[in-house]
Amino acid sequence: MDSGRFFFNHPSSCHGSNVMLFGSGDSVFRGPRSAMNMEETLKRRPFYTSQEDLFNEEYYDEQSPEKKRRLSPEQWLNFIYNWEIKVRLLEKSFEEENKLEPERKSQLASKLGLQPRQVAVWFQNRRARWKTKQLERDYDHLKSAYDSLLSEYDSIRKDNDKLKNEVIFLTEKVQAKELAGAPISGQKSEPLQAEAPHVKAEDRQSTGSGGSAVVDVEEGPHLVDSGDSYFLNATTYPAGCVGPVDGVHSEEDDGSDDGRSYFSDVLAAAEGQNNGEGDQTLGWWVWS
DNA sequence: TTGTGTTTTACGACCTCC
DNA sequence: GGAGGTCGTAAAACACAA
Repeated sequence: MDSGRFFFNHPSSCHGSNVMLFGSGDSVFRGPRSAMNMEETLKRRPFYTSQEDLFNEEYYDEQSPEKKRRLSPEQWLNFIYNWEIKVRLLEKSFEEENKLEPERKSQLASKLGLQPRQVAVWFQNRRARWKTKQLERDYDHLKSAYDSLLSEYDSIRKDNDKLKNEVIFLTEKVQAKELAGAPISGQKSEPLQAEAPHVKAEDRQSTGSGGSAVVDVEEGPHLVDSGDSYFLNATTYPAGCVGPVDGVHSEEDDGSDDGRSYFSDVLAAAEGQNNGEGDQTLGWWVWS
């Protein structure tokens, strides 16, 4: 619960405070500490309360606001209980459905002894808080995905460098052979693979990063027939490094008010790109 | 003690939907 | 046009660091 801090702070921290409480039914209001007069405060912040209020020494009773009255420990406990029940009920209701239909609003208001307007405002603010948290979670997810892709990128790059070195080595080998003795026309040369040093067959066939091939098509002989670089191929290149930023949707845009991420469609698309390529880069994503 | 950041309630402006 | 939504912000209070 967001307001949990109100319940567990030590009451001694408010000794000497000039805060006073104004009770109305089971609502307790924080009294004016500033220049704002009592009426204004009561009108403006009728819902507000805190644990410190609960342990404060005095408050004004609804029936006789001019008289101070000391709350017994039992009364305070009752107040804590009632207030906590209210917030818990609102939270529970919010978890079930974060939008508030008129009927539910009226029910909650009468159940909690609040104005329907207060319930509506509470839900509005609660949605705003939820959205802020959701954005933070989305940011964390995206950052994690970015870091993961960056790491994968580095790995693929290293593989690529390794393969390029292999190409250079083999090219030099072939050239040396040709210089040593001109090959008979039509003679089949030895498989290059057999002479490649320090490179295992698995390395050439698979890098463990979804496949890899020599990128550079301009220098040296090609070991791949297609001539296309897998590395630069958009269908294979891990998605999500840049795209999602441009594709961010607001809550209103995608109607993602159902607990899903604001970036869900973008990430789902990115994940779809990876599917079928044996790459589960975005497998971390879970609906929150 | 003071300044700053955070949390919560509340409101007004504006937008969307029926 | 009204109801209800989001967004931005004010106000109050607290926590915490300097």
